[in-house]
Amino acid sequence: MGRQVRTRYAPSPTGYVHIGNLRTALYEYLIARSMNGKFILRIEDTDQERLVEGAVDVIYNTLKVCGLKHDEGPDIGGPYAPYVQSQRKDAYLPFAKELVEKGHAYYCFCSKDRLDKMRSEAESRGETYMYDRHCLGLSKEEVEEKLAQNQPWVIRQKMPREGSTTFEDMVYGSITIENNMLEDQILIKSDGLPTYNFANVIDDHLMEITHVVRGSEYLTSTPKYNLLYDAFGWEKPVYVHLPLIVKPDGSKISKRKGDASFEDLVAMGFLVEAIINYIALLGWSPEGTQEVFSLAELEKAFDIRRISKSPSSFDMEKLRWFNAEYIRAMPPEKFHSLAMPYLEKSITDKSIDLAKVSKLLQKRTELLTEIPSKVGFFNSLEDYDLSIYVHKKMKTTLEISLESLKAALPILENLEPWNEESIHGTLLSLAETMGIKNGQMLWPVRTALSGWQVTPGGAIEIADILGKEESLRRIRIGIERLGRALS
RNA sequence: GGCCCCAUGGUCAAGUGGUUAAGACACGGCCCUUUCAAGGCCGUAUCAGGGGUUCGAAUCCCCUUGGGGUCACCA
Repeated sequence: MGRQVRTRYAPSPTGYVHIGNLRTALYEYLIARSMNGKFILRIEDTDQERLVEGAVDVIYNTLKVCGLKHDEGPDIGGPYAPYVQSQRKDAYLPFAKELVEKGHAYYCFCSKDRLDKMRSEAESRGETYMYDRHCLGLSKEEVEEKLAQNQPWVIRQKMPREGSTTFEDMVYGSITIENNMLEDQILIKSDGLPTYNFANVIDDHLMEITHVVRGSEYLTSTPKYNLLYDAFGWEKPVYVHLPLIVKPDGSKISKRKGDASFEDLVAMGFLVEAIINYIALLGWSPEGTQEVFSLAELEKAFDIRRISKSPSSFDMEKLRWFNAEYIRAMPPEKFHSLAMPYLEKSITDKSIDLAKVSKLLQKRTELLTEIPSKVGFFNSLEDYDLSIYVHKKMKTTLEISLESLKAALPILENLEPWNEESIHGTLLSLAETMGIKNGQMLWPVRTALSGWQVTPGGAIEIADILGKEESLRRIRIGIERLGRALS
């Protein structure tokens, strides 16, 4: 020990950030920060067939908006540059050759056709396919000859046939795998680039990564990597395998099945802070009962020992709650600026004071994207069913509603100035002098003003925002319609 | 199928041999109240099953069941 902690986030550029990958990045960041270490970004793009244009920018942007600042990476450089595997491609082959020299790896000239055929044959017999080591027995001369003939080749790792390999994982404990389960995996592909299985070991060593943090799907292949470390005589990193995040039905989250990626969630109206907070708690729990954490607080509280082993399911409802928590907790001005784009689009009437609408909305908004559906009545009064004037708990009927509106109209016509306070005062004292409950006055007024059964804000706030003229107009419409219905 | 891992309410989960088995989301009720929210209070609901070990198991061991992962010139 004593080495400075170094973690790395090593995504392959696919064009979007999977929610599980983001959590891995978050934990890597938190482990580094909580242990006073460095957080490194490395791009794993050794699969040339899966390259996606602009995908690296998506990764930079995600880390940036999430506040997961890396200490070293392709964009900012660092002492172990370059940080893109395709730019390090020449570094891997010498290591593979070293392994061949030492007898831990060998050249293989088997064609893809041969391999595919053997695989499908094995499958048809219901057996698990494993490379048959056809090329293991090649003599040095034979290898030289084939190489000289420019025959396509790969380099495979030679696995021990007997015994077992055990390693310690910080979250899963001791894991043992029988060596005869390990295939002679390919280290260098025929295009000359390393596979992930090889590159991650070389790079993690070269970059002095101390803690390898990744999803639990790598658990069973970790012994292969340790065998590589041993073959080189290198110090092995600490392993931290993370439980999977699954869907409510228990299946794996996948972009191909239309499951939300990080950017999808943002587009749905979720705040980055809420997403981070929520996924931090999927698979990790703090010591106390605190649930709302800023990134800075997570950096202090995070502890590898409190990562859980069992997979957890992604619960959109809980995420919504976190989102609402963050919305409610923010300063009104901040909420207003976030709500503005949605308000401007949905409220076309320029005389409406959008700041006042925001004030009404803040405690009632879980997702920014649901704002438009809540404010349409401000634009114009649509036709509404008169039955909404009748409310059992408010003790209103069509008759009472008509009476209340008729009584309120002249008083409001003469009201100066027109603001929340003055409207509040007159309407409530009117209810009192009429000997009716507040609700019997306010429910009909709110109904007439909005034409909606449910609105953000009550009669007083809505009247204030609509303004005197429009409010009176809507009340007159209510009186007219109720009057006709009752005659 | 072989191998590996996992298993506390519907969900996230605390718990590490002795607890009335926390807390949160969701759900239900009540209060507050000008609708709806927000807020406050209360409530329903969990140790997968079976064997052991022990004076005593959610906690330790074994088996069963269930779920997941992995078996590529993907990462």
